[in-house]
Amino acid sequence: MSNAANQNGSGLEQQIAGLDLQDSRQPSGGRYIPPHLRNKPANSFSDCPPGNDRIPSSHSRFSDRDRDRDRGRGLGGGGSSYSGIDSRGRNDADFGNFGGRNRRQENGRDYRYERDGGQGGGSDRWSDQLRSNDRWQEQPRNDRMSSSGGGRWKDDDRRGGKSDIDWTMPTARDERAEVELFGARSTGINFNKYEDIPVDASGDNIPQHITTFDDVKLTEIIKNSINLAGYNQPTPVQKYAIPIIIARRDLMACAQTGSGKTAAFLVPILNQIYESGPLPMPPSCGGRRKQYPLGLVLAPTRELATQIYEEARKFAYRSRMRPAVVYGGSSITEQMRDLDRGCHLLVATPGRLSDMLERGKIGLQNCRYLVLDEADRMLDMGFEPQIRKIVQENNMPRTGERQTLMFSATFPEQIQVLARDFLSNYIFLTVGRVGSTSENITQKIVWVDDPDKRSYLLDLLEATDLQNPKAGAGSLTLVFVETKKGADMLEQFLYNLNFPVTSIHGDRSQAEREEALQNFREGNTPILVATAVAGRGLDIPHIKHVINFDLPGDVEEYVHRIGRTGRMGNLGTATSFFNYKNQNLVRELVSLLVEANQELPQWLESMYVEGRHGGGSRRPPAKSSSRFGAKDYRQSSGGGPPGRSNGPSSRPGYGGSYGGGGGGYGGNHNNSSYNSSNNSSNNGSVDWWQ
DNA sequence: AAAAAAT
Repeated sequence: MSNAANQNGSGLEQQIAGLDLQDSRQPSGGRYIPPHLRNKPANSFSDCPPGNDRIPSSHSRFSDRDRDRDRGRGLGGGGSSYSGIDSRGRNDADFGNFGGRNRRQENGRDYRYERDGGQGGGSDRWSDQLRSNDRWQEQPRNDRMSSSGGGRWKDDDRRGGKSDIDWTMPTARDERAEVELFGARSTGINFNKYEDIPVDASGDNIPQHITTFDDVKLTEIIKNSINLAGYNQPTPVQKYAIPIIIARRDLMACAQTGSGKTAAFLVPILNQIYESGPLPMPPSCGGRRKQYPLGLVLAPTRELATQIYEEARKFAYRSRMRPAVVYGGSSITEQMRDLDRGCHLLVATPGRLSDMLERGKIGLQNCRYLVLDEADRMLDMGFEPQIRKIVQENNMPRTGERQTLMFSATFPEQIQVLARDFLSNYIFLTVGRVGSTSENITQKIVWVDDPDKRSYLLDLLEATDLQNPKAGAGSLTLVFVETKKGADMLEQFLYNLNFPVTSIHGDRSQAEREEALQNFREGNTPILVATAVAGRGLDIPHIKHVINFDLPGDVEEYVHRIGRTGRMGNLGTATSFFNYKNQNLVRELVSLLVEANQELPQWLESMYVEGRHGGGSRRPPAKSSSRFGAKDYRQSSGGGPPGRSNGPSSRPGYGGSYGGGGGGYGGNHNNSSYNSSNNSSNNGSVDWWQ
């Protein structure tokens, strides 16, 4: 085999090389036919999928670029799943491999293996990889669940129950992949800021938490990626979750984005996957174009799915494990082609995954690890039926047979029920909020009446020295407004004053959003005016200041928004314009500020006190008190199951300090008592904030 | 009022 190709044949590079090597056309010659319908005709090997007669003859770089643009590269931190892989990553030599590698399929056997054994002259990295894999196939491993049906396919690393390779062995280094995956992202992580975050675990036989990554036995591959990623020290959620997951326990964790929870589940899951190696295809496999991932991660939004996938790619570096991501809004055919290249860990949004399952593209029989990320949000978005269908009606190993991890910012009854159904003897973990609890975000609340908002904003922006071009990416400011129209208007206002500003909201096209984010991220327009579209999940380093020009309707959204700054332990500031319209936030906002040890404006405190004792209806909107934190209901009041009447199913929860005892804040007393406090904040100078 | 998710 070609040395050069082999040298580059690490898992990641193989994945990269493979990405564009597939023809972008459909086998039928242009017209799209869903894969599940393509199986019908004329293939003598019934369990072999169609497409064996595909002989891609050309390749268009441009189409790939276009696809990338459509997919919204740049969203979600790492950009689209293909960013950096297409036009940048490859040279023409790679394309040269294309023709040769695909001329082989007439016999209808698994083309990947065939490719391997076939045209030896090709420098196809994927096939070289497999070829090198063959060396390991002589090492039998016995920790398989089942090897029935594997015999026929024993040559294929994906199928062979006995002939698989040693997945704990790192594949060759690849500097280009290293740079792409790990390079140039080192933001000075302030780990000390994480130390304050409290973690609480409950359940049976809780494994001892770790304090360093060395405290737990990890494979070389994982250790190497941890080092390359610069994760010197585990975050609090990682310290607890990693040993729990390694101990094969189910886990219900209340933790938010930004706490390091993605790595907290990827590290132990992938480590176990490397240690136990691939599984054989299930006996009644549906053809070789169907993938049987070993692990499944469900996430509510495609940005989040993309971010998890990008993280998974890091921990997949130098491994034989292939992650994949599927989500709506972008070409399903492309995603299916990507799946064809193998999928051991699948990250997905529920809708697109259901689609893939119905098409017979994915089988969950081998899925030994299930992660529900941001479970509460998925339920909020109405995904519960789909999630239940995916988990309970698709031959996934049952609760207890698989390992299941749920992450959720909150733990309302609906989530508890889901936990009861999906988890077995789980450990319950609560992680304090990053950002509020750890004090790396300075939160300022200012009283600003609506007509004064623009003027205050200008004060803030001028104080930030944004117009200095040298300020660059070091002083990004994110301004949240309530409505799309408001975003347009505010952008126009600032633009007219020559501020370097752009905006993003849901009415913008994907391309416009992407462009705006890109310009913001790079500091070309260090001011971004945004609606709630940018409130969650966006991971842009170096946002120094978040301004809530309009406060959101609930504190949960507020926490997400201010969490756009102070990422990964860096310091940030969040300034919020508050006025009588935001009364409903008082109680929770005060609790949050107190909990986060932030300064509490006197007028706000007065409102809080006033609200607790004042007239008006006694009860607050109620469920708000349980928005954050959570309690392991199994420990409370006789351990009754969720769904029974134990009183409010989710209590103020974490440390008891949050959102506490439900003092009402009625809506009827909105004038005189607050007006007095306006004065101090209404003089239009930098003195605005107490 | 806005946003997200399968066409």
